[in-house]
Amino acid sequence: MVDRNTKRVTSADVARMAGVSRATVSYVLNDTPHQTISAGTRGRVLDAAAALGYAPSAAARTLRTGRSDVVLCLLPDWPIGSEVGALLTHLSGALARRGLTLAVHPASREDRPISELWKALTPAAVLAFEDFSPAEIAAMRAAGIALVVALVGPARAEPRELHVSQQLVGRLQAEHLAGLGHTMLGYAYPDDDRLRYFADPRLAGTREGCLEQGLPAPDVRTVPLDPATAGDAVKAWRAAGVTAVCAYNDEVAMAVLAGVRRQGLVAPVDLAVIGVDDIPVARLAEPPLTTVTTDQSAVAAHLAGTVEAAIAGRPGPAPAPAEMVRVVRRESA
Amino acid sequence: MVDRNTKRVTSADVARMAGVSRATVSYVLNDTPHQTISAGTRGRVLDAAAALGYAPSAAARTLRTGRSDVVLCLLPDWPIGSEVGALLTHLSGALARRGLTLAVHPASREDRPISELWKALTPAAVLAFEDFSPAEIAAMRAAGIALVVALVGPARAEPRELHVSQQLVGRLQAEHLAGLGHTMLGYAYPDDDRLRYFADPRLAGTREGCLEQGLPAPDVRTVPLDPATAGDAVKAWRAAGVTAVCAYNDEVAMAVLAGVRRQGLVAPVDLAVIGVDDIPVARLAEPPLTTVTTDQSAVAAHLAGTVEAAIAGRPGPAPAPAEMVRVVRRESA
DNA sequence: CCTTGCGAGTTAAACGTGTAAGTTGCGCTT
DNA sequence: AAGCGCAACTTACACGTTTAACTCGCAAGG
Repeated sequence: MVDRNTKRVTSADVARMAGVSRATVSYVLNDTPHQTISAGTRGRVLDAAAALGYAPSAAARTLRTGRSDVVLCLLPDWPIGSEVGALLTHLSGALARRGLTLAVHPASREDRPISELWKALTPAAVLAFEDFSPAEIAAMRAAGIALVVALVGPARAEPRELHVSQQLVGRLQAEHLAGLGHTMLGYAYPDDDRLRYFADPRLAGTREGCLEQGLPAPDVRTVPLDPATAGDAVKAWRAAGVTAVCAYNDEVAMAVLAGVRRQGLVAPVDLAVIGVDDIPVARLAEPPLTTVTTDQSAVAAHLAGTVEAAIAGRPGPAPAPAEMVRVVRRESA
Repeated sequence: MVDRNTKRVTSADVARMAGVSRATVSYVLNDTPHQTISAGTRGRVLDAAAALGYAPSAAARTLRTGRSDVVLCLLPDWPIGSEVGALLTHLSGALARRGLTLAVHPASREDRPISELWKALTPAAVLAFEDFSPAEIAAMRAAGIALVVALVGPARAEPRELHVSQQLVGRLQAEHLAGLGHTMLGYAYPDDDRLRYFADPRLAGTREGCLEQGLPAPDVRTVPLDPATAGDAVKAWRAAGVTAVCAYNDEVAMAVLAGVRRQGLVAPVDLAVIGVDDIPVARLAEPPLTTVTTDQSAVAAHLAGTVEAAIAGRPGPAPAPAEMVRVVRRESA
């Protein structure tokens, strides 16, 4: 099945072709500091490498240096939307520009323990959405992994990479609705328990926003992705005097909109709704959904910068600027 | 930054603790065929490995064997939805059960050439959505990669892994609508050119379905994710006598629904619509969207089986059963 | 004239595995 | 009792890199 007669082209082949030693090839290709190589030799090596289509073996390099250029990103086993997909795409590009390779591993319940994964891959950094135990973090650092980042996490712990932007998102929702004259807000919390790591900071942001605008705390209700149940929530909100709700994300927002229709009401006059994410179908909702969008490419760039700095042992870049997130105004609020 | 004084635990450590040679450790841990190890020794080695928390270095293993247990999945740079996310999650689990590790790499325009990726990682198999050039496929096989699979591709080439199910999806849409008494169908084709690798087989399936049911070929129109433009398409379909449309996916279907509302019409009486994917918001559409869903876990299992067989040099499993895809009936058709 | 320094390389030792090719000791045949 | 086969191991090399340490000429400084 596998063609084994064609050998891999190694640095020795390049060395032979260029008429130098393997070490020289290595020095040229990595342009190692404090090594003096004549322009002629350098050119010959480069030419030979190109001619042979040489690509160094990551395995050998990793084995030797003890550190690979792979950045491992652990996805949670809860449903991820297309925004995460977009983030990963941008992140992959941003890391590639820094000579790093992104490997995404979608977790699954039947998976082997993650420790086996990072012990095996010896990645340069590990990004995860969920938390690790302190023991596990210690073990990973001991194994030479430069950066271990939990992007979001329980509120009690120290702030995480994405915490700030999540809170900002929630605050922006509240500010937008307050700006429209609403004085009593609701919050549509997702039904899936595993989403609380994302939902809690967003809700906290909305709470803060209400406080700042001098509004009462939002009326929080869990809204499953089901028109009938969402209708009940809408009814309860109306009874409580709520005139506008911030939803955890666009899907929940669309559930609220479905609930509004189910109750024979119409958004935004009976109830205004604002989502998060600006998923493709947001503009196709009835009515088109006002939402908060995040510039994933900026988030990815910042994240990549953090990773690169941590690997190099430098301090991370300045906190991400607030302009990454903004309101997309449509008709639902 | 990095804790370097704690060394990695190697098979030599295990050997020392168990009082045997490194080779024995290797034989026990991989239970190599045709090697006879006494139960006592085997137990001591296993205990020592567990006690030390030993995990073999993937780098060293890959370097030695020339083949890793990583299955590389190359994502296209066009927008992927959450169904692909679900597929990957299931695939990760299915591969893990077979001792394989899934590494997903989201492509991006600014990425390094993919050849650098597979040359570096030496994966056991490469899965991709898009096509490779014949030269590239040859190069990869030569590099010892057992399986190179393009999941979908242009219709002219030989059928791909996912081709069949894609066609089946399209056919099922047509069958469902015909079963409801519709005799003149439309097809809502996506606006993004890069999606044609997925869209063409689906459309082909719908065409086939129409043929089988004795209906004229579907009236194909491109529908962007925009209510106004979608409204124009709806108008044109109605003028042509179309009473029901198959959409490329749920997002396009929701655009069609938005177009229907925009024209002051109501689905399904003026125009019936059926989508594909059963995304979470499908049931929140106005009206709730009838759609075709695929059992991603079954697809993943089949894919994993194919990969495993190819790596072992065995012939692949039987073609995926048709029961993987079915209609979810709601109100839009 | 002998040292010193430096440019331009080379040599050789790791890194942690897998595995082919030995090496024992021991029970069985003949 | 010599020989044989086999269970149960061990020895030793190879995989492709990186990198510390070394070499070798040649120009400059005292």
